[in-house]
Amino acid sequence: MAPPCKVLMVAEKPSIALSIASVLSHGQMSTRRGVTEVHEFDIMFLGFHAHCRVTSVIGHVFSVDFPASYQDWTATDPLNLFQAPILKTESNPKAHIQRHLSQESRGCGYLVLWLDCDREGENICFEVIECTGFHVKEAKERVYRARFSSVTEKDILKAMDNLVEPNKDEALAVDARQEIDLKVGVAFTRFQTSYFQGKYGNLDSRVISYGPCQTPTLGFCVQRYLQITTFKQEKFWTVHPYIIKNGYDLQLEWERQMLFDLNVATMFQKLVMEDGLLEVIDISEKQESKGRPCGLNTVNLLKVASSALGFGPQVAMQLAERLYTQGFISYPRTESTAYPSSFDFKVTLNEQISNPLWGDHVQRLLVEGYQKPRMGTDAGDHPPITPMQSATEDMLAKDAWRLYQYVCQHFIASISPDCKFVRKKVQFKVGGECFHCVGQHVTLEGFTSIMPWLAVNEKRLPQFTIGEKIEVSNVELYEGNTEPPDYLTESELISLMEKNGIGTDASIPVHINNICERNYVQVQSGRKLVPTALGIALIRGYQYIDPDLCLPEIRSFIEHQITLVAKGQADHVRVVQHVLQQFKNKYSYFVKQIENMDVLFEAQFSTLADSGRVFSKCGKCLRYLKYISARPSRLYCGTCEEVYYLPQKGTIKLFKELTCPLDNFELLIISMPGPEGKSFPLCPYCYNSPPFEGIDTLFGGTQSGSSVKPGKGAGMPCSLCPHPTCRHSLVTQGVCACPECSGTLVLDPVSAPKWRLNCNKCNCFVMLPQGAHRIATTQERCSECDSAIIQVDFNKKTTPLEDGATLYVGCILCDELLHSLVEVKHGKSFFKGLGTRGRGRGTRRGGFRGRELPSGKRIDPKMSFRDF
DNA sequence: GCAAGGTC
Repeated sequence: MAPPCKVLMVAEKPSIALSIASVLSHGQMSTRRGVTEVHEFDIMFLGFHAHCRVTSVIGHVFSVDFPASYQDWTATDPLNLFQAPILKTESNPKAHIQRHLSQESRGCGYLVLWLDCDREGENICFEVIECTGFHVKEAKERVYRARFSSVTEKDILKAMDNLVEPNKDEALAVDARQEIDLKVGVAFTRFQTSYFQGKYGNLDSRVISYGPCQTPTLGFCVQRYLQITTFKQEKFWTVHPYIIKNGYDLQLEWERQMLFDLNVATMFQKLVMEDGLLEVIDISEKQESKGRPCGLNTVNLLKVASSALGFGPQVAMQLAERLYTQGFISYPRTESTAYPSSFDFKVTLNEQISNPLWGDHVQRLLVEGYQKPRMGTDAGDHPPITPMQSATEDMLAKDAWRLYQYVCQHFIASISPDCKFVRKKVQFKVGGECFHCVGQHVTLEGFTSIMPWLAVNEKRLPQFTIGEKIEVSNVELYEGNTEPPDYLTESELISLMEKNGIGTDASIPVHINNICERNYVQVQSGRKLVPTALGIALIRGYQYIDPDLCLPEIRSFIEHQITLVAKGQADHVRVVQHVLQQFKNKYSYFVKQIENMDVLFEAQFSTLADSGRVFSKCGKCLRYLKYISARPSRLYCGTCEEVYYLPQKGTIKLFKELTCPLDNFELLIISMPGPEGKSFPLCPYCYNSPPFEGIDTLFGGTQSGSSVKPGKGAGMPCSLCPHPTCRHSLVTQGVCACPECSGTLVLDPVSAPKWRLNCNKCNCFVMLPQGAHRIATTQERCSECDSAIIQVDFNKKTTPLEDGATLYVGCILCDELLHSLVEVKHGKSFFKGLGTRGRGRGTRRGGFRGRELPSGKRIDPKMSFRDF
């Protein structure tokens, strides 16, 4: 008999893979760990006996970016990005999802795609197909798409019986969106950032970003701010008659509400006073009801978390995710507010029956019957967020408990009766004017007893009869001021974003966080979003130059265009080209008009010339450079009008008054934070424009100590410099190969008295004899291993040498005395892995890079710290 | 150093 055929099934996340496998195997599966879990079992598939493997990706496998040649900000005109090629690279290379899929698909004859049923899911389908290699097999007969409307047994089995083809058009729509977002966002961001950071010293944001989601999000906040600042306060007047009836002291409301003219208002007040007798002209009673909430989805949870619990969206999601993984609530990322028909309310209610706060209410619901939940919308993803296991306050941290409590309250409320109340309105006439008062009487608290903050206020009225006349006790002429709106709350912003289709439930928190991190807005008390000078200048600038750039319609425009692709009504390539051409035009116009935004910056920020403090000498003009500490920290020469970027981590000091022999700039010392942080010298000029051709590739591209790469080959500190004679270069200060990486251990010039060598590439370092007066490299080489011979001037009191001698010269690897006095640090895997790490290390060890530059000779691979 | 979208 032929071996059973094998089927690979892939879900979007591990939790769904587990659900699907549990349903299809009836719980009879074996599970093994992998990059993501793999569940295996036998089933009937297309009428055959088959062995089934169910695993998952973790969201998108790939993301798009520009090729390396476009990564250099100074060498690439952002305008060229619009036509640049793009690459798909693994989103999280460390997760090895691609390898995982490729391995698991081996030997499988069929692929079933269980990705979420939205456009992104459809796109991930094709990412998975790519990784598994099914595209080269007869894809149509071998690759199937399972379309499920919820993760329930019923829907999973139904999807299994109705397998379809994956939808290429929908996937291409996502490709289109990715390319458009990348090109537009990156082009504008690079241009703005370079332009403004090249001019101003106190922008306090490392990057002046632009994006089709984040910018309209900021736009909402600034729009409200502008409404507030341009608000013109007006005085208004209103007439309030008072009556006393059956012990009630009532203030009546005027039908005209308010007037903006004092004379006219005073006239009405007089008319009322002169008449002095109110007549009841109408009494109406209406049954009103306040509806219970639908099921809870993510966006609504975030809104409540922000407005009622004071948690920002990101914090709220972190709390929710933890509650989910601990089994206290259901999956917290969902758009749906409709419960699936199979949802078991009794089981969920039963869990809450002994809760001290709402247990009684739950018990009543179970005994008297709970309400059918309101319709809500079913987005086809996960059910609404509901409590799972019961919890008590002492089981959870304070914030988690508050969020859990809300999820429970919301769930219970959603199947509790609506709140019912009677609204009574009594209308009066006096002096020809109409007034009224309103009473409310709650007949059924319903769900508001579990969500008391939504309760309807009880307002009682005395008995009135039509035609009844009542004496006016007093007529007040109230003077008020119109008030501007308040700053936008985070909760309002979330609503606006949702309404305008900006972001998704998962990305809304990210966009809000972005505009905070970029220092465009600040979250103030009550989670109000107050724009900063930077945020305001940006939006006002767009509004002046091209308002489209910050309007929410920019997102809907993109969405609309890619929907044409998704529906198969337009060609993917042509749509992308068309949209990019429009944005390219907008970009060119924006660049041409940037001075109109710049005037707003000029008014708020100080130019580089006026920023920073006098620091070190420029090698070109010999005047002082200014150190600008605002991120990105840099030096600025006012005379040459040049900017020199610096490493963004660590503190910076002058290195004595030493200068670089190549360009005459004064040298600086960068000290990394922390007790074990290393220090290294750099020349500001060389750091930004390495003097030796090919220096950036010489060291394998990764350089230590620099998190900023402003220009081509930038980020060269002295510890990477191949200068043959300078006292601070790699060549003269390098001692031997790093035991951990392909870097070189270089003497730290300011580490005395805790002398040390630092690797110029990784975090590894070596402690040298402590307390020595002086340690220096010499030009001598060890005859055995070719390390630099070092000279140690020991302290008289602590010298290990006989007869109190202090001077000693030797190789730290081969000389027994020195060897016994040094110690490798931060070599995490160094000691453990020695025996098994032989393969591949020899070649790296042989590459005593830097040291081989002047002499050009290869070095014996045994030279290293392996003998420690 | 850049976007927005998945998910952890």
